[in-house]
Amino acid sequence: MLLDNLNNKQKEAVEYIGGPLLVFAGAGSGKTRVLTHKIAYLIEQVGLLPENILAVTFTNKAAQEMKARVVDLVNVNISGINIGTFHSISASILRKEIKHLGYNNDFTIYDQQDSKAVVKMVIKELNLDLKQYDPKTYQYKISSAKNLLQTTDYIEKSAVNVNDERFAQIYKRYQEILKTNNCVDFDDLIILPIKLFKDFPNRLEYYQNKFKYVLVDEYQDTNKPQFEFIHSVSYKHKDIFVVGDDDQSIYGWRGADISNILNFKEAFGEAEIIKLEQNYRSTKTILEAAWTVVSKNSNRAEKKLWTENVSGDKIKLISSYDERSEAKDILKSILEDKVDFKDISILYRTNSQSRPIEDELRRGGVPYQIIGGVKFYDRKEIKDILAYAKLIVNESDSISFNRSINFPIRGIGKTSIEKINQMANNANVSCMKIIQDVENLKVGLKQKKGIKEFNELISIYKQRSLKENGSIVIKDLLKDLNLKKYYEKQSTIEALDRWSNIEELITSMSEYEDNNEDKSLSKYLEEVSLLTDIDNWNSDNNSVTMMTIHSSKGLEFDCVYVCGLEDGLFPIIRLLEDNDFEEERRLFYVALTRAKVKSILSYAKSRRKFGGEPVITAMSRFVKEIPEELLDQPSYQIKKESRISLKTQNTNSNINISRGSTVEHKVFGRGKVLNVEGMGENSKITILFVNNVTKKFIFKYANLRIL
DNA sequence: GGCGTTTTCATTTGT
DNA sequence: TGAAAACGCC
Repeated sequence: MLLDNLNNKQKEAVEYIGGPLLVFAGAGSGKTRVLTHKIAYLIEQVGLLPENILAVTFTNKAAQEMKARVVDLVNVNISGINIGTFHSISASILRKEIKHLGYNNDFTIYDQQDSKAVVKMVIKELNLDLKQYDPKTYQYKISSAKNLLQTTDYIEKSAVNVNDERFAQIYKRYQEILKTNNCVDFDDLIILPIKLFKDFPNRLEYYQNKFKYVLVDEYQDTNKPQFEFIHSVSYKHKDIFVVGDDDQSIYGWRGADISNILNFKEAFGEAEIIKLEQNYRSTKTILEAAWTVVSKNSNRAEKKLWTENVSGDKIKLISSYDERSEAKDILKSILEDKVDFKDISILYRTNSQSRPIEDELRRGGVPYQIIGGVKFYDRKEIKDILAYAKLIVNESDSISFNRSINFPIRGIGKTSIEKINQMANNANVSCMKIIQDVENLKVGLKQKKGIKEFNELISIYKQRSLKENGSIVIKDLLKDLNLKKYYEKQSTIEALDRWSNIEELITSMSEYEDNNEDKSLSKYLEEVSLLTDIDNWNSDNNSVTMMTIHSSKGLEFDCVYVCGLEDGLFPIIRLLEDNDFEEERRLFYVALTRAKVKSILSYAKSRRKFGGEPVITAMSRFVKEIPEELLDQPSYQIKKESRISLKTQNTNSNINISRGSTVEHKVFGRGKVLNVEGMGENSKITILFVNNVTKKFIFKYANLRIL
């Protein structure tokens, strides 16, 4: 194996064996190269078997890529290697071990929506007011507690007031229901293995022996349970290698603990630390800008990236009138630059920013892909089908029961469902169990019939799923449910769209079966619940890639647009809360360092939230932190500047218009104002014209003459 | 009781 | 803008 194409530091990191090793790997410093070479080195030089290596990455895509690159480097079959995300590795451990913890091997995984539904159920069950006890807040509280490894008992004991006690009660009941439902949430996936290791030392020993060498990517984003997990399996042999960059720690809100990386030495003892500071990705200009910004943070390990790359272009700064024109300006810039679409990425702070940009790109004929936002598997129609699949695999799953019992409509409404749930909760059994005894349910005759049919349907498909491929079973189920007709009957574009999404789901199921050993429905569901949008990203398509900055971590593009750089949006500012600007700044650092050649920043001077009234915004403080000499304003912007100020001047004059005023419009002629919503130039005006046509305008665009 | 329609309300980031 | 709650009709 060749280590020749590694620099000295990288080589050192690969060859260091026998004890904990922390590598600070700055953006673009060849981190993945080190990781893959290290794994290859362990196999070829040290003689470790692939199955004795555990490598944890951030996304499934990164895992696949890493595996592929190791395959290229070594001459042995590495199919037994354990490469995956924390969640997927843990899920496969639990699939084998969870019976020790009192769950059944066919457990299913609850996503956020599902677990929110459980929280809501608990709050209702405890007779608490849903307005006062917001399910989302409590879901968040439960997740935070779990991320701090605080058990229900701990919360209960440490409660100091009624509120804490309530929370303990909710948390406890939530966990109980999950167990009854034979389900785990995302946090449980990591926490339950830790519990297993604690309560069953021989299981811990087994995994300590199995995972003889442990590698962790993106170590700065690990949270307490994740730390505990890798610490447990590795502290005996101490053969652990972690790579990370504290400057790129952007998941604090999810419990990621930056001190995991900053205190690595304390946690593992005698650790070797290597810093990779040569950057192979970006131009000098981009690196300089990124460094100036991130060095404003106080809580960071001192380091500075350098590069042999050229200085390159200045960073382009686009300022636009509002989010629409920001999108237009981005489109214009993309067309002007003549960079291949596939080498362009547009990054933003929040998913909702994608819409206007999407609209413009579509109009401009620029192909694009969006990562994130409403995920395919989160769509209502997909969740409806997956609920059936989950229920077939795991009949205890009451949330999936609730989703499917009246879809498509079987005449079993809210009241009946509530009754079933109540009985299930009282007896601490699943809803499916309750409906086995239909006759004793206090529901109407029509409802009983529907429930009976549903019960039979599930049990038939349960039987079939034990023998047949999931895709075939679900395909037949769809036929039984007559879903195609159901959507076609609605004959709206949306409904037809939904049906084609369902068809796509079936395709994905059979594709999965073609490519995987374990073809069970349960394994498919596990895979799907842990899939992120980025895992399906096709980087070969010649299209612009749009995503949040969070999703972009680890990726690189020739040309990167970072948009919506306004104070309040990026950095995001929540009123009445502690705002962690350091994390936001790191996020900006991540955004900047995605670019190899061109970096373009943009902001809008006003922005509408949820399509309402525009709010005046100010340029992000982060842009101001970039040295001015590294920034450049595009030429066409200067002309536009004057246009904007003109427009602003014109419309800032008092608008003397109200209900009942008579106005004249160039096209529609005279009319009477029926309604005025909002104030000033952005107010929406409803006008009834002389020809009896009613129209709604935004004042500043309507060009009205007030008579 | 069920079901379609209207109103409300809330939007960071994601495994 | 979009989902979930509230409302009101069958």
